[in-house]
Order: sequence, then structure tokens, then C-alpha cells
Amino acid sequence: MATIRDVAERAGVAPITVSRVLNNSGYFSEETRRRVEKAAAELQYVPNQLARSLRSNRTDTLALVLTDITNPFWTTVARAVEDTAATQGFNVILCNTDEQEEKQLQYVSVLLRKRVDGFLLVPVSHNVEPITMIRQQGVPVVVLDRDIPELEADVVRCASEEGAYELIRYLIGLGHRDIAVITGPEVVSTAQERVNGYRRALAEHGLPVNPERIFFGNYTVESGYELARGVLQRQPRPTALFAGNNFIAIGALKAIREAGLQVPQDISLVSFDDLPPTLVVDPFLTVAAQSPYELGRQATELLLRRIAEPESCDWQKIVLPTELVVRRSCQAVAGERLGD
Amino acid sequence: MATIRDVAERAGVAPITVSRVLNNSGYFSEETRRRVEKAAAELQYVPNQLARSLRSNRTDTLALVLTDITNPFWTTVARAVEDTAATQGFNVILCNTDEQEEKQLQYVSVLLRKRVDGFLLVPVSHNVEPITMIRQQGVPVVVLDRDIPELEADVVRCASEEGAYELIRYLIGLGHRDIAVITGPEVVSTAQERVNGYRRALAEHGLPVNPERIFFGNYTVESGYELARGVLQRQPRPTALFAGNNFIAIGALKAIREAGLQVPQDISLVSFDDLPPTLVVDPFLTVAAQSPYELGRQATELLLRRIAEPESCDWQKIVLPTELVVRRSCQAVAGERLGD
DNA sequence: CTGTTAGCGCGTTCAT
DNA sequence: ATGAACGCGCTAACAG
Repeated sequence: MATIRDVAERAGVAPITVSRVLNNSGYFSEETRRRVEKAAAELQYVPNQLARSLRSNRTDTLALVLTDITNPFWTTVARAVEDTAATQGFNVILCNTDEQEEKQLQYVSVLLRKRVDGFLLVPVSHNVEPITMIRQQGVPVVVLDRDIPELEADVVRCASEEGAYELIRYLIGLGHRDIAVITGPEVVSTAQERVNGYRRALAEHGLPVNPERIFFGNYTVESGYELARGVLQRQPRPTALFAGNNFIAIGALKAIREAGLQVPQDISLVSFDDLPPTLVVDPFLTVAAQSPYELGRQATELLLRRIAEPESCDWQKIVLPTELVVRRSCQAVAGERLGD
Repeated sequence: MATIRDVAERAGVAPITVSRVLNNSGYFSEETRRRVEKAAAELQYVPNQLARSLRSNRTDTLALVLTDITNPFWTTVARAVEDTAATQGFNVILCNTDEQEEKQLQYVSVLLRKRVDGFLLVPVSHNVEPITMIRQQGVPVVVLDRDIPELEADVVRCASEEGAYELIRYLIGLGHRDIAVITGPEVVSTAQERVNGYRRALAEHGLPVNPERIFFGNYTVESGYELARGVLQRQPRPTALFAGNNFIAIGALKAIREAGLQVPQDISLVSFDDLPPTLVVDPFLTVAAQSPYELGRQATELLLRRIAEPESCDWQKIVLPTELVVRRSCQAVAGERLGD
């Protein structure tokens, strides 16, 4: 593999001159340019970015540490991150933590060694260790989707509490009085907030909050399935179910089908997260829709700004609104209907 | 940010001793180990992998250049690649080409500069330029999902021709005689092969191949929608439709719904690619299912082998079988039924 | 306009 | 068991 010195020799100039021509920096004659470019082309010279980075302390690479790229929500976020990063010449290293502390810490550690210019991190828990580690090395981090209490940081996330609140208010408006919620891990802020929104909506309508109707689990299809199965066996059965994310909703739908029940006739169902329109022929679920693309885009833009101007310390907390999308997965409860 | 020299000073040893302790290579006393580890911890020393890579010519990083991570097929492949790479300590840089030559070339060029250890590439066309570029730098490439005619290379792909053949044979078995196919770009091997399988199935059953029933487009929902709309307007309307991938199938379903038609009553539909079971509550489409996870896993393992032993030149062509999954999207054609 | 020197942080080589 | 010198490939700083 040709180095800058090989090119220099062949062109009959010094390495620094090659550097100047190829980076178009400093002065050089037209004749020199031609000679250098010719030599570079003939040798198929590819500059070594590692050496460059070693000097410049920039790798033009971002780390995207999320839970599972397999969830279309994260897929869309990843796409947005990659798009946005590319507009400024950055590449993206992708990592899946599967919500495991250990993987998260391992990735952060490796990526720090690789000297990525910044991190987009979906924290697995409220443990601040990974973020502290990153900060100690002076590398910018933007926390994605989830907040960590008492942590001063740049955060870009969606309005989980409000979204949940609206969903539940909608259900209450349809006359529902017994609504169960199944959601993600209790250590994850989005799960907590969605439950908070649920609580607030009930409270504001003077309805009791029954702790036996609140279930934490994982943001997976399996977990949604299991939790929903549990819920459906209860007597009395709740008239509506609130799924904490798209995967949980899918799991719940499977459980409901398996129990021989129908949505919305036998039970109403709402969910956080939409599935991307491209994946669904006939959208059916009433949801609080987030904007994963926007989430990824804004987070990346913020991160790139932090990389460009590392001084600033006015942490930004960006909260993206959620949209209530009413479709056909809910039914009014007879006799108690309050509105539509 | 602390360097190896800072650690050495604090521990009262030479930098090389620090290197030996932290890499656990060569000899050093237990006392030295303790002192070095203490100093490293106190300084929060993070070794600079750039410097290491500059010497070792290894970055422990792979490039995954695919068309669009947003398609669940590629999402699953990406997940498999990341999982497999991680087992050997490699990270993955993700790039979306959107089927554009220019983006593809740009990415390849940048990633060569970054000295990734290997490429997993889904070629946008039969243009061998990107692959040639990579090879000239002595970097291993594994071609993913698509083959390039007359190119000697490691390729891991699915059996497109055979999968299409089986789908069409299945339709013919149901009595269909007029089957349209809508698929991806004509410059992409998978699209070609799926049409070849379609042709072969018809030919083997003595049925004419009508060029007016073959449509190339893009592997996107929009393209599927547009092409299907065109097909549905034809008189006579084909009795069955073969969608070249999952996105095209979704677009086709939208067009069919919009035309007020029902699957399978009014038209039968089959597709290449399944949607991941996790994304679908009630699988309905009859498909030729590929194994995207297996595709990504095998390709990555092959690439890692090439990286470990760069000498070998016996190109591997791995073709993964496709599975015909019969569900409820097809109906026998009355009066001409041949079998089930 | 072009070149020399030096150093980014690390690990191989050879010496002690 | 430990260290000094050197170079990986590149570019900033300083001549000329």
C-alpha cells in the first residue's frame, strides 16, 4: 500500500508537498499539482486516515449505542443518524446493547479507545457510569430517548409522559374505567414516564390507580406476549390495554388472538410507538406516535454541534412531541360512554 | 487525555513497560504490574487505538455497505453482522447507499482511508469498480446478497432463482396461468434471477412467457405500489402477482386495497422475503423466505476468516436455500385447478 | 512556492 | 525483568 512518501518520491517532491496538493492547502505550482496527482493516481494512493487522526485528534466517526437495531423504531433512528452524520462527512459505528449493562460498558470502552468523536447513547439504566467514562475522556455524548435523573447532559427524547397521558385520556373518553398498562423495564425512564402519564390521566379523571393493573417487563414481543397473557387471565378482565411500545403491542396482539379475543370488540388496545408506514399495509392500532427519524436527526445535529464547539456547557434537553393517532383498535364502553 | 508516557512517569517506569503490563505481553514483575495498573487507573488512561492501529495495520473494524437499513431484511442482516463481528472484537461501520453508485463509491473510498479491516458490500450494480478499488488496497471483501457476473469473489447470497421458481410453480399448481411479476432494478442480480425463476417455472409447465407481465422497478414500497397499480389496470387482469421483495409486496397490497380488491379472492399474491415474525401479528402472505440473519452471519464469518488468513484465493460462493412458506394469500383458480 | 524537522501514541527490535 | 531507539504515516511549524 503506497504511502505519502512513495508518492513524493515518484513525483520528485517532498512528502509535505504531496500533503499540500492532496489536501489543497498552502501553496504549490500548477506543475507540481499535476505531477503529484499523476503519481498518486499511478500508485493508487489512499491516504491513511489513522495517521491523520493521530495528529488531528479527529476520526470523523460517531458511535451509536442503542438497544436493538431490530426494532423498527431504532432502525429509523439509526437511519436518521447515518444520514445526518454523512452530511458532515462522519461515519457511524453501530452497537446493540440488548439492554445489558455489561455490553454497554464494553462498547463504550472499546469506542473510547478508537477515539470516536462523539457518542449517541441510549442508556440501559440510570447508571451514569458509561456517561461518566465518556466525559472523563472529554468526548461529547448525547443521551438518546431516555433521561437519567439528576444527570446534567444533552438529552433528546420524546414526550413519553404526555403521550401516555393522551392515550389514557382518550380511552377514558371512550368510557374505559379499567385500563391495564404493560411496559418496559422499571429502570428505564421511558417506561416510568409512560406509567406516570397513565397515572396522571386516571387521577385527573378521579379514577383510582390500581397497582395490580401496572406491569413492567421488557420492550420485546415476548415480554408483551407474556404480560398480556397474564392480564387477560385476570378476573375481571380490563376493558382496555396500554402497550408501552410497538413490540409489546405486537406481543399483546398475539396473546389476544390466541385467547380467542378480538380487538376492539373484546378489548381495546393502544400503544406507544407506531410502526413505520412502510411496514404496515393497513394501520389499525391507535397509538402515540413518536418521530424516530426526527429524534435521530436532532440528536445527531446536536452532537455534531458539540463536537464542533466543545466549550459550551448549557445542556440542551430536547423533548419531541408525540402525536395521538386514532385508528380502529378502540371501542367505546357501552353504558358509560362519555364522548368520542 | 493521558498517554502511555504519562502513565509511565507516574509509575516510575518506561512507556514500553506500561505497554507490556497493559497488553500482558513479555515479562514484568508483580510489583511493576501493580504500580502500572494503579497509575493507569488514577490517570484514567485509555489506550489510543489509532496509534496502535497505525503500527499494527488492524483497526478491528468492518464496513457494512448496504442499500437501506430501513428494510427489515437488511436490519436483520445488520444485526447478524454486528453480533458476529462482536464475538471477535470487531466493530461495524454502517452505510446506506440507497442503490446509488455515487454514494457507494464515496463510502468505499472513505472507508478505505479509515483502514477498515474488511468490507461486506451489497453491490448497487454490476459495476465492479468499488470492488476493484477495495482489492487494490489489499482489503478483503465479501459480496452480500447479490452476485456480479464474471466477478471472482467471495459471495454469500440466497437462492433467488430457485425461490422464485418454487413460488411460481406453486401458483401454477393452483391453476394460475396469467401471473405478473414486479421486482427490483434490472441491473441487480436478485431481480434478474427472480425473473429467471419465474420464466423457468412457466416454461417448464409449457406456459408462454409474456414480456408484458414482467416489470422491473425498485425494491421499495412506492415502486411496488406504482407497478402494482399499473398491473391492476391491465385488461385482462392477471390472476396472480409475484412481488420481488417484502417492500414491493407491501406496496402491492396497498395498491390492491386501494383498487377495492381483496387478496386472495380477487388476486393471489406471493412475495420474496418474509417480514420478521416479530413484526407481524398474523402472517398472511405466501412467501419464499430467506434467512437474513444467517446471510449476515455466514458472510461475516467468511470475512473474518479472510482477514485472519489473507492468502487464500479459493473464492467461496455460498448460496443459502429459500423456504416456500405457504399461507393464505393465494387461491386456486376455479376450473383449472391442478393440485394443491 | 518548496523543503526540513519534529512529534502525534504506540509497540517491535535489540540491548542491558 | 526493564529500557532506548526507532518508525508506523501524516502534517504543523518553521525555514528558505
